[in-house]
Amino acid sequence: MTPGTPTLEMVAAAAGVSRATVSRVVNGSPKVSPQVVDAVNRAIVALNYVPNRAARTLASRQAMAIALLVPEDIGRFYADPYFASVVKGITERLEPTDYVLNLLVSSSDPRHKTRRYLAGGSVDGALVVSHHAGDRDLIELSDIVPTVFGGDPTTMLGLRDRFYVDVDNVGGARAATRHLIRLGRRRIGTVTGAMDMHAATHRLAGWRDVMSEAGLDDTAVAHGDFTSYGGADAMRDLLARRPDIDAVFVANDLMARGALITLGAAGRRVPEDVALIGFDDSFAATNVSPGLTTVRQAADTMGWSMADMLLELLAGREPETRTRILPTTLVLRETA
Amino acid sequence: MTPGTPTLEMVAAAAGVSRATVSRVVNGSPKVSPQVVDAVNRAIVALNYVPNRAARTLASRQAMAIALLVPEDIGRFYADPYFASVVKGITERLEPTDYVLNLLVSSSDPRHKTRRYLAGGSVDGALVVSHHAGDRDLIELSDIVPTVFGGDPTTMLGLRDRFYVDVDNVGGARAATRHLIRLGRRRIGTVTGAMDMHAATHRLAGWRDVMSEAGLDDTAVAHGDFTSYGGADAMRDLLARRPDIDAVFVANDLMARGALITLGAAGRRVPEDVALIGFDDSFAATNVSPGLTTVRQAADTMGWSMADMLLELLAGREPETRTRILPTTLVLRETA
DNA sequence: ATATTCTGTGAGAGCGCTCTCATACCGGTT
DNA sequence: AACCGGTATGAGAGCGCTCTCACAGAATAT
Repeated sequence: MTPGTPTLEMVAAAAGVSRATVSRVVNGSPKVSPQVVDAVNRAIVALNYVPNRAARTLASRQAMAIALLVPEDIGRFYADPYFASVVKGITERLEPTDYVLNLLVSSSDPRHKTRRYLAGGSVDGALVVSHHAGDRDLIELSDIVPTVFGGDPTTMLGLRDRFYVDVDNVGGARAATRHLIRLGRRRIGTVTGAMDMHAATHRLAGWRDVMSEAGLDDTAVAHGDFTSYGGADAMRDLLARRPDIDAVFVANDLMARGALITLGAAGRRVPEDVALIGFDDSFAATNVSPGLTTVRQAADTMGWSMADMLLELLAGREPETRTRILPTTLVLRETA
Repeated sequence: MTPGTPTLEMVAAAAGVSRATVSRVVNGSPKVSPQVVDAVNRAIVALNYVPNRAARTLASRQAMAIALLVPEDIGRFYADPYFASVVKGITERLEPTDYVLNLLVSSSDPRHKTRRYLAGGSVDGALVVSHHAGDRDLIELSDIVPTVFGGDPTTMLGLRDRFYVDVDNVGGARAATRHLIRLGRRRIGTVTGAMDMHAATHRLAGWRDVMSEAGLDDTAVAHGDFTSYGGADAMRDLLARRPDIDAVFVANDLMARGALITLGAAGRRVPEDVALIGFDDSFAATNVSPGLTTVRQAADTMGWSMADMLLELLAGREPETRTRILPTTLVLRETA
């Protein structure tokens, strides 16, 4: 706000009306006579007036802003195309509204900055993506303003009665595993994600379900961390322990890519020797050869839905359900 | 700001001092007696007081926020690991400060929302990444608040005397091309990025420089758009026009990946038949086999420097230079 | 004609903070 | 004892907006 910026007051003077009337026009109140609306709008254009956000927020107690909380190592967050899509969905939902998005990548410190930000009335609500099991302070944070989680917060945070959007991780993992069995594979392993994240545990559970239902050995499990390198390492581990493995369900595409490299280095052909299925259908699944068979989740829809749900809450409407679960589909490419 | 939230006034009452004194303590003014500081801090803790941001902004005319302008198709922006790194660098620089980052992904509409946001005093400064030739309105926007560009805005926008951080695109391209020549290649083509972006033109210029200096044919040029698919298409085009090509400098890693797939499909071995060099050393260069030889630019440093420069401006200090150029290094892997 | 309801507009009191300026009080000079 | 400069504190005027309430004047009902 550089000095000289026009204010409501100045517009009012220019249009020959009161401040209140200009405010009404700016906010689209219906009870202003057409001529006055016209005069005011002319003055607004003439002065190039733009309402001051801080003043508005202060007076109306509405920030018209939403925080995106990323309780995650920032490098990892940005490296994963999945998150990119979620953010994309969020921005797309917010685009036609007056809300703006504030990025809060949480400090490793006890999130003082974040807490101050939320409690300071800078935002009306928050969106949480990528939460982990030790994120106890998220519990506190989610009490400060209306919050929608991306992914089930009950599993890892023990938070009940929260609003969240999730994908059908269990169902997706089941479908992938069933597909591998249908292909005739029997010695099927899995590479999990970071086990402090709900998506990892849910996907593992889906795999395990199907394996035991089919009467197959469900102990060929190696733990990864959702990164490509972690996937490569876990695959190596799995291969060492179960050299006769003939298929692997990997909990995300990034790790599947790492696994692919490990398998190649070990001289295993994919899918002839070992079939591989990833999860996400992110950018990491396409544009790589061989094309990765994977479980598609609509990450941008996830972001979109989260924002949509929060908008409902902020509008004072109670969403129909506190939970939205998005479907997954198996996308067949070359690796399985 | 739910009702019942403690205010400065309430803290003052609790501590038995005036509002002004509490304000001094909160803002770390040195001229408050130690006992009073203590009493006030106790009251702050007792009431769980957090200053209201809007009120602060209104009174001090400082938003303590920075806008990140992304004048780009949002999908493309997020799909490129390069941008992810830039954003990462920005958040890292901002982390220890009191500034927060506001994400403004520009609408396709004439950016009314963005303009209102900047002019509304919501932010103290702006960072622009990924600008294009046609972005005339950025010129206007960058006049509203102090702005630092990521990448030279003179080339595409004709903006002089702006603050910007860029990488040595020309130098990087030259190094890559020289390396190909050193390898004994002579029929060297290039796949450019989107020609409405400065990075694309600069990298092409670097390639062309070296080619003509070496007396080689510099007409094997195909235009891509910085996406993987675009790279694949451009490579196909190049191959059709110049079947005897023995090396390609591709203007970013994403396109190089696409080119790699095209080359594979055409039965060319990399690097035996065709050597390939990308640009960025992003996530798209590693974790793919064969490993991509590429020009490394420190994208996170770029983001960091942009934020750093803006912070200087906001502190009222004139940065030593209006321009910071970051170096590039050639990273040798398998494709060249 | 008078009473009643509407409808558009203005006055003015905040929202929670910052910051200038005035003031009370201190010890030290002369 | 009167004076001074220095320092910690308080009073109070905004910052630019929203929103309630009161109030003219027109429209409607009695």
